[in-house]
Amino acid sequence: MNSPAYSDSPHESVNLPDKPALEGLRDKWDAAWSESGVYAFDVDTDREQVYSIDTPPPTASGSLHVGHVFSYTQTDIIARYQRMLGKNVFYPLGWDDNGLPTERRVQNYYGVTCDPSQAYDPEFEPPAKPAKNSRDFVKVSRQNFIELCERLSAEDEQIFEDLFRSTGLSVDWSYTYRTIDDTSRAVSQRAFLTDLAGGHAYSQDAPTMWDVTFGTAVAQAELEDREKEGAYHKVKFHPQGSDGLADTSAEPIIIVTSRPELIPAVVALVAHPDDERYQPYFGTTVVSPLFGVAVEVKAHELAKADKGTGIAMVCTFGDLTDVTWWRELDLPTRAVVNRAGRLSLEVPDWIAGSPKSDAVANYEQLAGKTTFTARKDIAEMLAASGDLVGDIEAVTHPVPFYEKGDKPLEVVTSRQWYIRNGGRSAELRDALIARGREIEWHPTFMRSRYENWVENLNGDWLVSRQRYFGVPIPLWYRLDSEGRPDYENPIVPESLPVDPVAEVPAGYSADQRDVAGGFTADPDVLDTWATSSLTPQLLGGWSRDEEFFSKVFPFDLRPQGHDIIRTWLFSTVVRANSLNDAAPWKHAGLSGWILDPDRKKMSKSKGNVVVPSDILSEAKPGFGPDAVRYWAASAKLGADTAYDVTQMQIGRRLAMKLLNASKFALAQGVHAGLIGHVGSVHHALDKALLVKLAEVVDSASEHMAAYDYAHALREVESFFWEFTDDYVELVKDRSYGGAGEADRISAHVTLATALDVLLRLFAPFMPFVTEEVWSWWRTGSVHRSQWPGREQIVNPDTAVSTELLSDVAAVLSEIRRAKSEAKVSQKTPVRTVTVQAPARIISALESAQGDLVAAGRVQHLVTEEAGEEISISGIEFAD
RNA sequence: GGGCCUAUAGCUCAGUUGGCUAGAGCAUCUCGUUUACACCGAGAGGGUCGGGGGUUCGAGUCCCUCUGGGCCCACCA
Repeated sequence: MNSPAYSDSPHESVNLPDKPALEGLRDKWDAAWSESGVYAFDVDTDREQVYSIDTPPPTASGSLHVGHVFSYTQTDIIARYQRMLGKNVFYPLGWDDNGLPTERRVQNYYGVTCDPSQAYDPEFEPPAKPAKNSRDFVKVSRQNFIELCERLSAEDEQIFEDLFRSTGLSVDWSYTYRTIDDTSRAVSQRAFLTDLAGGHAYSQDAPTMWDVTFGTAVAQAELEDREKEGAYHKVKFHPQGSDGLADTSAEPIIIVTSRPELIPAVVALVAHPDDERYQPYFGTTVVSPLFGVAVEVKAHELAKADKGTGIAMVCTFGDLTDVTWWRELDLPTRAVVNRAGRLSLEVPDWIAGSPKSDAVANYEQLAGKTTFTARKDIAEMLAASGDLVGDIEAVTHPVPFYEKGDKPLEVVTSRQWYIRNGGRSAELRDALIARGREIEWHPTFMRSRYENWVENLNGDWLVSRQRYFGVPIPLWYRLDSEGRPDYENPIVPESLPVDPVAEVPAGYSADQRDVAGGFTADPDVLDTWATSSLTPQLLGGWSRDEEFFSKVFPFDLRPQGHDIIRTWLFSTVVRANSLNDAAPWKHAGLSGWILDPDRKKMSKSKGNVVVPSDILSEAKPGFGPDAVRYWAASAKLGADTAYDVTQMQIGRRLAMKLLNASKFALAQGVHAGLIGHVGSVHHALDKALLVKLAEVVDSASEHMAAYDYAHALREVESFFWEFTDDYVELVKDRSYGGAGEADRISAHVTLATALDVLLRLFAPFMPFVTEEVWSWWRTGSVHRSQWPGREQIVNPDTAVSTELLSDVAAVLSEIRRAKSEAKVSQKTPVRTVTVQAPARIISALESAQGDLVAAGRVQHLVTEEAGEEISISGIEFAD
């Protein structure tokens, strides 16, 4: 097992620059790597050899900021480490251009707007000068819009790719996709149809959260609460008299509402079954103020006795609790708010039929108004009619919004498509939690966020959107003789992708569209997450190349931000569960956010975004890619991290030091032929260094394997500085040959071995500078070299303590301090000095005394057994 | 209101299953430069580990509690 001793000295080729520099390394090596294909995935492989990464597709229409560089670098470090372990790394990158940000950007850039009713024009060219006002935008077909999107995002994507390349991402750029391209749309539609066939997707006419600005239904995952001003109105509901009208002589029930404009939509009053105040009223009928509509007083567990007056007005629909009451108490539907967020113009039947004589007139005062205006108006009407009790109380309360919207959501009833996600099935919920437990989470506590979300779902995933741009729902519906669609038996397309609004189903002709006895297209598109949730299937060739898919799926790693666990991560698990009956990945790595120095999340809207191209520049005031990567690598997964240029300065210094220390070692005559000839390492100090290095390799390997690259980097870096500041200083004289040939070779083999191992340890973190140094004396790429192991560094029987290294360094440090305190140069010769230390240290020091006196320029060293620690005394400097 | 994370030097962070006098870098101060490195080197000062209580021979580490910071979710009567 012993490595052979090094005997002869064939000087292998070493080419050193006169003055090493960081400038130019980035472009030089990016070009070289492209040329040589070091990061190419080898398709001739099997699953065991592969390490596959389900990368997040960036939205190319946005602008890159340091957050991208930060999180993508962390993934790249893992990719590079796995590659050096010998894995065939599948590391592709796609682009997300299927969503509102892209839609808006394409509209404004070209001055067009998508109108699916327009015919496709293959010759279409956008206006040379886009219109300023969106009303003047040119209407184009969905296909034309998609083509413009692809055209614009191709330009954006090139900018992104260049930036990712200059960050040093080891992506195989030959595997890529866009979420709006033909393949992605086909996969998204096929997955939807597969889920439909498997019973995982269904449509339903039901109340949903609705954004009035965008005119679309939205899913639970897209909601966010915002604090808004509101007002509590106390309103009387009188019991119904024998004439059907309000019995104003009887004591009214008083409800509290912040949405009095929904009184026309009231369907019941609800109190808690145990609430003694309202128990006498349960089952009785009251009538609404102004409209005289009769509703029953009901009991339900969800009503809270301590909220308001303890009794709530149920409307169709004020909020999701109303939906629950409506469903569970089997209440009628009396919707008055339309999809534009206004009270419907037509007087509703139940008000038209009210026995109250002014009911219709009262409603007509509100018809067509927005909910905001109607709220103010009805408050005045209630006050005038005497149905308002006391003052209106201003409050601030959370109101649900679509995360991209700027008006509160309404609840409206509409037909929508859903994918089952456990929101309505405890069994599926448990299955999805079990999937989550098949995944290793980094950091582990992130799993609880996932489980927390799954456990609190309140409905299935609403995937249909009433938008124009996106992946169309690939279905048509048969129309019966009266033109009513048959939603239960949709017509499925024969080939994908399909745009059912533009194409005609098999067996029908175009003139049968939207006529009785013919067919109609589903007009909606899929939620962007319905496509994003398929990144493993998109990347892996699911349904197109099953053999390839089997080589990369389930993926080894999903890297992503922790803020989209509920959306991207969860939806991907849902799809892999239904489509592939598997967890989509083995590991989930959640990266943190970049915070600005004030610890706020960096975002474009706050204007605190740092442009990454500036800091990636190698010329000052930039830091270069290796330095920026060093900063990103110093943060562990999941840790929100302050944007910190001092970390980049340190990274730059480290990169520089790697160049200079390597140049120094190689300039001594150290060369590749010496590496690993540890049988020639006989000097105790050299052995101690290599033993320490082996320990660092063990520890770094362990941490890298556990996805704790930050910990590994700290240890490697710390050893490296010890190596340059102490070891290299100590062996300089011996390396020049000052102690004879055998000692010189021992030092050179140690230097060669340590340098080789250090370059490989640093390679995932600082790919440019390590490759540069590698090229001076080695062949091939450091990024295809093997991750180091201790067997290349020390013989198994080497029994040397690393203490010698630290003891010698401690003595050297004492001498340096004495020189510092005496305010003399470190090069000042020491005429004499006495070292006091315990006996075991004294005897150990003797084995490295030659190096010590050379490094300290000590002419006469006296040792003395004394004390428990190392100290020096009687130091005298030469003149 | 529920869940999760977090609090260590002026700053950014380490501190593995409890175990020597709590570490690193930056910043500050002092000294040093012709021979790998001024995009540099050597050295010094600086912390009652958020507060309180408990377990233990021993707590930055475990338990309880309070406080500050952050994230996710719920909350329209």
